[in-house]
Amino acid sequence: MQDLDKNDFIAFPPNGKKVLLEYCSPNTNKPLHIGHVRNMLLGYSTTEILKANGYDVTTVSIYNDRGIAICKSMAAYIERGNGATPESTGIKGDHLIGDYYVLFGQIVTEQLRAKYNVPADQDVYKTIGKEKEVAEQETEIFAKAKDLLLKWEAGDEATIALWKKMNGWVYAGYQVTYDMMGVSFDKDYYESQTYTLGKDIIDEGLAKGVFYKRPDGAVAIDLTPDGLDEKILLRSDGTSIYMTQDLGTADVRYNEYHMDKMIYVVANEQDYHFKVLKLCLQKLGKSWADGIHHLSYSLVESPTGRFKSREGKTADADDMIAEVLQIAEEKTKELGKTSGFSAEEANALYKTIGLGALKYFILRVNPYKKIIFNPEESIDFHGHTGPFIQYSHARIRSLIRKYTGTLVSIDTTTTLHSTERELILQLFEYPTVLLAAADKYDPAEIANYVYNLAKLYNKFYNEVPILTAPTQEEKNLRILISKVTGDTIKKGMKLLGIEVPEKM
RNA sequence: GGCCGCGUAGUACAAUGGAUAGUAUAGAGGCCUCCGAAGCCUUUGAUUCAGGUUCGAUUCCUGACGCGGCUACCA
Repeated sequence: MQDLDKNDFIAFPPNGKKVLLEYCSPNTNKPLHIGHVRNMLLGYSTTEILKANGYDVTTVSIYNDRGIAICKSMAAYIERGNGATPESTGIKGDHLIGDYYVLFGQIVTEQLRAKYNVPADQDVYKTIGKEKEVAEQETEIFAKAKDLLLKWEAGDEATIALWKKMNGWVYAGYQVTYDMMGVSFDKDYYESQTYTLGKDIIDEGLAKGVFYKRPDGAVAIDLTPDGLDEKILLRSDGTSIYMTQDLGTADVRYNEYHMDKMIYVVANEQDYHFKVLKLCLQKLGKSWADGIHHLSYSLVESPTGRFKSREGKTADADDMIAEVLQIAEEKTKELGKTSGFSAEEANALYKTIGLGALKYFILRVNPYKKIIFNPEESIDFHGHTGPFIQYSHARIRSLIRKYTGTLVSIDTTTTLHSTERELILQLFEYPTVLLAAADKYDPAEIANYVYNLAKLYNKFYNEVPILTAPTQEEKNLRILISKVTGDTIKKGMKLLGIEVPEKM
């Protein structure tokens, strides 16, 4: 009991181990969507959890800023953009570029309709009997995109300038979303700078006999002994593919950071890719490859299945955030909770509560489980939610503000109320949970612990008088328990990237 | 076809080789002239199916079914 006020445990001491953690890593031809939200939350929270466990964590993101996708947006922009900018249109940069990516698809359809004389009420691809990916290559607009790609690769000045300008808009747009989500990266990588990496690794693999050159000239590795297939690592024309880049980038990062662990937060669609990546590096004799961990997570789906980008609104990160903030504002006003708040304070509170609801909703689920997100029903403020925990914290703070005595630990022999005892035991579990969360790379461990703690405290609060406790000793002890509970909720939620208000 | 993941109340999430499988929400009922009712209390309701291992399986194994993903010289 005397140890309770010494329970100021926040984190384990530094363990001298370095971690490189990559997350988010969007393609710059469209805005962030709900999948990036889960990615960012997992990446951010895992980082905080590892830091609290004593790791030295460096976060990185890699932007897939080149290739045919961005060239499609550029082609559509040249065709129909009329010099539009985020400033002239009032559209957030990443959305603007995304709009042109969508427009590209529309132009493809238009051109195919014209070419094959397909009436507007018929599905073009069905009518002509070709897959979209195949048919689009017949169009003029696609030829223009392809031409842009070649010009970009040749270093054509005008093309590079446009590419830089458009990507710049995208980054500015992303930054707004990052700030809202509270994430940042220690270092940014760009595919345009790393896509030629990996050739050295290929040579090394060939020299060591781990990789082999096929008759057609492509370099491959045979992973059938490991239960996988033959995997191409370099194209027959000698250019690199995704895997080549990732091998090269991993090697470069190791030489730069000498990290003990390299964590990739990437959706489970790429389980196979990362299995191959790790195996290749291990077979090359890179001992550090053992430290590679793919933090795989399942997709977020709508009630009717996978969110498709063309379904639009519901899958967009910015729209989703705006929506929860809106709901938080309505709900808070409805409850009349903001009397005495300035406009800024009230807005800050809506943001805290709205984001708390959204972040908690996603982080409370194990990463490997898919999440069904129903925009209409999923964001709740009662029960097993972020706002419930935030409310519990605010009520504790309110209680403590009312207490005028000093907080001293008492060598008490008072018999404890059963819930009181249970609560104290829960509080001492925090380090164990923190350890487990890092061990499993699972923020849900923290999320569920904090919820259970808040729930238990609320039970205690209802069952046991605190400020009105019969004796000074009991009052003192219960305030102390309340304070430690509030602090533990606060630090736990901080690991999830969720703020807890003093009042709400 | 092959491989990987998942399958727990109407819905959304927990948990465990063991004893009454927890919680939320939705439904029913109760608690503000005592510390904040975004709260608390009571109550209804679930381990996809079939085998196997085991004294004991919701958990481990095999198969079926369902959902999702991967199976590119795309990223």
